[in-house]
Amino acid sequence: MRWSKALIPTHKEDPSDAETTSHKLMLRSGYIRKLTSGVYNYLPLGRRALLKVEAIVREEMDAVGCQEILMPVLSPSELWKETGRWDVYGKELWRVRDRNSREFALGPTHEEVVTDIVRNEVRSYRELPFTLYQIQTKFRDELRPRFGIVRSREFLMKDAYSFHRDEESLDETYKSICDAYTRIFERCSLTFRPVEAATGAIGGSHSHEFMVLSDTGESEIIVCECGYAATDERAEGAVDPHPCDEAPGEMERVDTPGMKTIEQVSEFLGIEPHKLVKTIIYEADGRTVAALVRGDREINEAKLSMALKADLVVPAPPDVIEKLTGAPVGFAGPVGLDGIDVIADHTVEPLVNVVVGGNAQDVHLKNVKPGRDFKVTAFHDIVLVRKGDRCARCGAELNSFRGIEVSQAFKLGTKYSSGMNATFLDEDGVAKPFIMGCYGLGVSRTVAAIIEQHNDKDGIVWPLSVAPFAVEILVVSMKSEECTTLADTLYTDLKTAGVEVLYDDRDDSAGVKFKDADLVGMPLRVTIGARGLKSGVVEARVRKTGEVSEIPVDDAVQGILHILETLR
RNA sequence: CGGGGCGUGGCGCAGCCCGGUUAGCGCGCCUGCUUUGGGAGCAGGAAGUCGGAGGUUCGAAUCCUCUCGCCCCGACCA
Repeated sequence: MRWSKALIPTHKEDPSDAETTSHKLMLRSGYIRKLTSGVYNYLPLGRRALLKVEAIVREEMDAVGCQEILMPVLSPSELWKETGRWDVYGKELWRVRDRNSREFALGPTHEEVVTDIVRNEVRSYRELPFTLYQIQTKFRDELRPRFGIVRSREFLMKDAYSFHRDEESLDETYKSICDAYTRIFERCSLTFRPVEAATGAIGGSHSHEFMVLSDTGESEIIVCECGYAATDERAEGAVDPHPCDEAPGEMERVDTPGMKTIEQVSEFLGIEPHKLVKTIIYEADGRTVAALVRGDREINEAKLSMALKADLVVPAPPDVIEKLTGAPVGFAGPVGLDGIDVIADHTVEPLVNVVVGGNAQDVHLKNVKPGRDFKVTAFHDIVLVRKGDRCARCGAELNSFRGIEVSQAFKLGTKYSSGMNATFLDEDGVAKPFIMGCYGLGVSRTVAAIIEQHNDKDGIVWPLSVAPFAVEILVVSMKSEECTTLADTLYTDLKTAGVEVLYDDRDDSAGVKFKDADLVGMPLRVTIGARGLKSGVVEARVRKTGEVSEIPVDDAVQGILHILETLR
């Protein structure tokens, strides 16, 4: 591609509305442009990077025997109502109507659609197992799109769905696809880590996420030196108890005007946060419950929903809280909270003389003792594990990292097949629901993750495997006919040799071109200038290392191919 | 949805508080000449309904009301 004819609008300055490195760089280097919040145009370089990642994903999926299909973006609401997700998925599901007011969803994921295909077409266990996948634009009306294409409302995703006769078969495919994911991310030169994950809204029994390690990641992962790694939602760990051997005192009412948060109450009363108990009111599948955790800790809603055996657990809206506690949000407590279940974390059990909300405005209670002053329906592990807690497996201290979630795999079991009456006839003549797995991989997000990990102060530093072009030819001055003739020839010869080349043939000053070359980040830059030609060489510079080699003009193609080989 | 911030040529910003002629600056863009090894120089030039609507005023980018859009924090979330 000749730069002079290409749409590669680079900018000298950072855009004002970008925060993260990858977002800034993709905008500055002319890879993407925002159309509206969370919706992006991919310009030529961005499109090429996306296609590179897509090709790797396709190769590895095909290599483990998956079959590519293409399902529609548009799917009728009836299908979503069959599984209940029309209601459960919430506002994130992008809904549209046709001219007859019939409702549709813009697909955020395709369990329903693929299950519909399979229930219509597959009858016998003899046809199992198999995996279908697609690479397609997905829509999610995110509450808060951010970080450019890391979290956008329209994005490119590879989603795969496997169908099985039994769990063993699912386990096998699950593993082979996780292995394929490992190869995909290795080929993208990413530093990543598969971690155990909570199952969330998609459902199912077992899940892993692949996390690209990055400080700008939105996810927190908990890791242990023993090899254990999980998302913070999923992580199990032992929280160090704060021993409490004081003699229990009399429960006492204290005024705490305007003190709503743990920090405020703690500071106001001069009592450490771990001697407070936090009471959060939730709605679990419509049922109101109170969840209790030690004041210095957070509640893990995923664990809470498992403890409650509920599908959907959300913090109760303020009006529900006010009606229940008789106080504004911030003063809820378990004492006298009759009629609803009170679930407490194990860390609450041994405490004495704690402070809790008083269920009245500007009132807390102190010297409260669980079990004596209020009843706990059940103790569960509902605390959010964090750095410094003890590994549940080996007891070592846990560490934490930030990560960008680039893929997630689920063992769905029969959640969708039973809900949609998708069955096959097994060997014993009995109709059974398909056992399913699903495997998502964010293609556009992966592109952003690669840039997040591969950049320097001058711009993007593409790994060769996903670079839009392998080589950029840079002609120092377009006024020198000797240089442009050589560059034209080299451009043609490299293309003939199968090398993807970006040829900066713009009549701009050398400085501009060097800066732009660094910014757009192709792995190898070949500079053609009068200086080198004097001694009959062109200069090849590796973007990543800055390493420069002089290649004789006569041997340029071979020399470049050789260097590219070392970059593989 | 709650909190905060921002909308002024293509990009980045100033001006607004304290209303007053032709709305500035840097970059970019166009023309010409000179340049070309790390964001060139000189000369000339084009380009802005100051996000939109309404209001106050002799007069609004500036003050008021409403509205739309964008960003950040939170809540929420494959």
